[in-house]
Amino acid sequence: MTVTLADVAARAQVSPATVSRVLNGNYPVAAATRERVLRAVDDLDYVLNGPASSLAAATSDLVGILVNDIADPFFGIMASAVQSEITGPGGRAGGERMAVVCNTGGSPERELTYLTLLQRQRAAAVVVTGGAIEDAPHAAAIGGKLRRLGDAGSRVVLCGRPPTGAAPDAVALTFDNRGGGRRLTDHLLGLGHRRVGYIAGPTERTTTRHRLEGHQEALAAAGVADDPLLTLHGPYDRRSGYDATLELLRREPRLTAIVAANDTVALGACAALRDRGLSIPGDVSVAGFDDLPFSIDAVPALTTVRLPLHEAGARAGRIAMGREEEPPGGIATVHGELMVRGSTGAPRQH
Amino acid sequence: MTVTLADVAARAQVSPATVSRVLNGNYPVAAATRERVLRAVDDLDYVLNGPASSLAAATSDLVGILVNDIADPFFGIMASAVQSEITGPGGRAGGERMAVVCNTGGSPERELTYLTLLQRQRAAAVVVTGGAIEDAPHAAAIGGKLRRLGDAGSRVVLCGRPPTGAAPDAVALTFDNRGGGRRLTDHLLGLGHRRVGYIAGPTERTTTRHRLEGHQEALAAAGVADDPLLTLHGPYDRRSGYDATLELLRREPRLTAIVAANDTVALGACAALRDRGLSIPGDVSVAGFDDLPFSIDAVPALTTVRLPLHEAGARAGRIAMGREEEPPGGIATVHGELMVRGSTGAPRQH
DNA sequence: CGAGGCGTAGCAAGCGCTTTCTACTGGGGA
DNA sequence: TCCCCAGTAGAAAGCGCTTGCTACGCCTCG
Repeated sequence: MTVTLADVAARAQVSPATVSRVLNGNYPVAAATRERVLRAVDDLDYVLNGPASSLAAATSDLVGILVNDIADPFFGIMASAVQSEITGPGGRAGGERMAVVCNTGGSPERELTYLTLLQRQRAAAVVVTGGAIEDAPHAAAIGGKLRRLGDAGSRVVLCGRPPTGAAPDAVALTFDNRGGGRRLTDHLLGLGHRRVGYIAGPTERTTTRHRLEGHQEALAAAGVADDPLLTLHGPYDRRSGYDATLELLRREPRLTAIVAANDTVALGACAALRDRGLSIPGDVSVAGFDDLPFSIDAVPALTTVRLPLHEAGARAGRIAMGREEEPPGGIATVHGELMVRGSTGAPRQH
Repeated sequence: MTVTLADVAARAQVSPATVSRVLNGNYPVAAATRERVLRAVDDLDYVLNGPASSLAAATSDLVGILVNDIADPFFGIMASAVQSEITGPGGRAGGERMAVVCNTGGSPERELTYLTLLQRQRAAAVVVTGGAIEDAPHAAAIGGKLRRLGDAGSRVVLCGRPPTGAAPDAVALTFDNRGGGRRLTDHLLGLGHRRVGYIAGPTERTTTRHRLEGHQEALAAAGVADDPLLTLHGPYDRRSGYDATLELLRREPRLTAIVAANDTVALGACAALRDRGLSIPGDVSVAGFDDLPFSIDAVPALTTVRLPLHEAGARAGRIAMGREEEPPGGIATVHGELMVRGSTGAPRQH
């Protein structure tokens, strides 16, 4: 049957306790004994029983990463960065921790389910990425869950999500979506655009609201009226950008610029414009958000706001592992950088 | 302190055994008793201890997914698909299984480490994606590990990787990389191209070799000499495509087409051509592989081979959960579909 | 020469759950 | 009326590991 610690102990002629200590390396063991034990481990092809070990030690080496959609590079990049920092010393046997990437699909129910699952596994840490749902009951439920996770000893880090009042000891690395949105629209207004369409993300999400608010702030500051007909909501996908662009064109033929909720949506917008025979930025300028890797390969290259996804994820990972100090107050704002490229230009003259 | 089964039992005035049975739902419990137990669970905010439960039951609800790079949509899409099928009935408490996505970075050492970690956790199943390393010792080590995982009760599914002799009971869903490569180059040759550059992936990987072999097969079938100077190797990234394209142009100014190892590499190639002032496909045709979502948004849209990543991942997930029959012989080949788009055309006339 | 330490190793008590086996009920058939 | 069985609940034995405490040398210092 399966080899247990006791088998190894027997073969090495030591007690199980000694084997455990050799494996965990947190207690002095004579070199000769250690050798003998390690050889026995090797001979028997022994693999530690994780659950048993977690139970006895009341800790686990699982780190949960919650993402909306792992197929979206926005989340993939963050998840990858978190994971790259998850490993390393300070841990238990092997020093390796496992990252559990959980796909919530943006649904608060699934988010809650996964948090419970992670709590069940006594996860060492949990990193929650992506914007939050702005629904009071859900927010409270998730906040409560996060607090309980924290109480149970898991370190909780929010990455790209505003802090939750309900989970005071969770560290939050928040993206400056509002500021980014503001700068993007400022840029377009500066070029002379006045009729700017906005393709927002799904309603009820903090990310969507903040980016949109930045846009509106810029309009207000420039004294440009915010025509509600020029703002459309939809999911964060290409299709939404495509459809919304056609709709915007229908509503406002004099449109000279489109700001999209993110780069993927922007690509959809570009496709729609091309299909309509409009040139970018000659007829209509387009801007995205996030600066995902493919944005630079769009033709023309996409003007967008670069979010340091990798850096933010890595930092979240380090904080989750206790390898980096928490920001003061447990909150840090991560700023985006405006990347002006070919997809935006001065509006055509009438 | 933390609430345990016993606490719930006490509050519901039943034995711990009964609580366990209510939670697992695999033993008759009178409705009234169940009610009482569930209320107690709710009142106390009880969360099952995963490690303890896994230890006692000798199973776990973890499913491992090994990927080379989670930030790459190629893997993100598959991981997402696997995960979408991982959930559901047939499982234990809650019926929810957790997908553990492990980033190996393509390194066999990390691959091995993660497999050990999964073995440690007594994973219910393991899905390994991406091509294999063609290094005998490593292949043997990984094969052996997979076999032992299988012996220990984990279901093992390879997705997009050729079967391993060392792990006979692992199911393999293999991509027809050779056939896809063949069709892609056939298409180019059919258009009249004769000087075709090939930007391959890293050496020593099955994916790289198979795609390249398909290309060479097509050349041979058409009686076109395979000039070794026109094949370059590099990583699966944009940079590699960019650099290799410049090098190809240097080596062979009469080049009229470039086949890239995958879409990302192809995008790099396009960027290099644009920077050189060459038009696509007027001066040089470009083709990719995989048909990742952004490929259609390239300008011109990329000719490529569509791999049904989502379908394959979903199928792998279902097989891993025992919800779909294994293919005969444990091996199935997944074919790609040639997507002819704007980036390829007839070569310019000299 | 004896006492106190230090360096190692073992004992044994759990960690919180699952599950087998046993026990108790009430109802129906002989 | 008695027995047996179906239905339900409990007792208790682990699952394989960690770790506090104890034990045993042997060395060094007084």
